[in-house]
Amino acid sequence: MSLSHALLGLLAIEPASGYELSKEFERDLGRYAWQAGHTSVYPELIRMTEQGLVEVTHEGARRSRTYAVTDKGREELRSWLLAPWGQGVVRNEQVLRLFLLEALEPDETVTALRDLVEHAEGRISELRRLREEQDAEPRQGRDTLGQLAAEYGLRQYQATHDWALWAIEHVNRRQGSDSA
Amino acid sequence: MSLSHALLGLLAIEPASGYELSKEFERDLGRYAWQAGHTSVYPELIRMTEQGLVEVTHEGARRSRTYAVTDKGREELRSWLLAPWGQGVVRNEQVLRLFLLEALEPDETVTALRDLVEHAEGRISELRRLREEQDAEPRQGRDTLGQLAAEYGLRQYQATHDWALWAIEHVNRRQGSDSA
DNA sequence: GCGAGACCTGCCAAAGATGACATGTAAGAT
DNA sequence: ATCTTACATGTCATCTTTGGCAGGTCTCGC
Repeated sequence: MSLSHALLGLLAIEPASGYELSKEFERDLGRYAWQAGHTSVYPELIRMTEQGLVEVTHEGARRSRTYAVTDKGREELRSWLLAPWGQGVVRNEQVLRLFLLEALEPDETVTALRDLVEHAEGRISELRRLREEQDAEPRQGRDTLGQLAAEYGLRQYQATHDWALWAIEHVNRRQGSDSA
Repeated sequence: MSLSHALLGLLAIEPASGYELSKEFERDLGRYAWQAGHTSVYPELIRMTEQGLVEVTHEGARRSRTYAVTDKGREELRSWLLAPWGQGVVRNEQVLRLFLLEALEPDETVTALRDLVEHAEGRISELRRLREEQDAEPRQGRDTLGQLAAEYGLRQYQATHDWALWAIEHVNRRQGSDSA
């Protein structure tokens, strides 16, 4: 399961409470990579503690527990990150929609593609801003995307954007030659 | 739920049996966009029939039932395809790994990135081949990715590939200046 | 004729995810 | 003092997904 790997990764960067981890999934991590509610996170942390992947290092105010990765957990994370690419389960609603877009009428396909262009532009300027903030004051820790991840997102959305423009042309050409 | 939308989309392109639909999820659709086993597909088709989204148009040999989209189903598909982008649940193991890659030691990060470069190269040549086949003999129907989807995949993997090369440089630079 | 393999559908237990509901604590504002 | 809000953790019913098991049908080659 990938939720445990997400938690291991976050805790490897910096120890945190279940509450803090849950918040992460509402930020960039959840927006771009992996979602999870607190009702999944807390039980999962308990399971992982039982398996010796993480441990409670501190109990603070309001019953809060700070977790940290154990050596075993760090090893598990390492082997997951170094495993061959392209193995896991693929379930991407965005890409599914692109696959099925051609089930629409050509003019509606174009409408959807134009919306996508706008959406991608929004994400691109969002990520550009983020990158500039990072360049200005490089931070440590988890409160912001890593530089690698931000750059990745930027390039993906740029590719999506350019593709959508190409696709609009493509559909228009096809439609034009049909009616010619 | 997106499984129903995937099925609606496939059936909108061409009516099919549960068996044929299941096979789709083992091909490009399942590789790139959405996975599902036959044990999900059959019950879902029954649910969708009850909801009036699809109907059985033909019963053939070996108890096979051919499904087709109803008007209601077509309308549901249409509104899903035209809905605003960036709404659905994000759960992408690939991207999650990229987010957490920096939890590794720099030299291991580079190892993982090099693997990713190779992986992306494999996918790119796969998709290029597919595109050439499509250009040679344009097909109808669902037995191959649409041209739009193939081009999309190609551009995404190209972006991933270029990013990974950039990221290797980035990590090396950072490591170099640390030890300088 | 017979066996292998593709075709075609299904059940069921277990695991995982979602959303409603519940509970209590500390800090800061008015 | 009181109230609101963020902090912090949890239960439970429901739904979805997965993987193992099961069973019958048609075709084709030998």
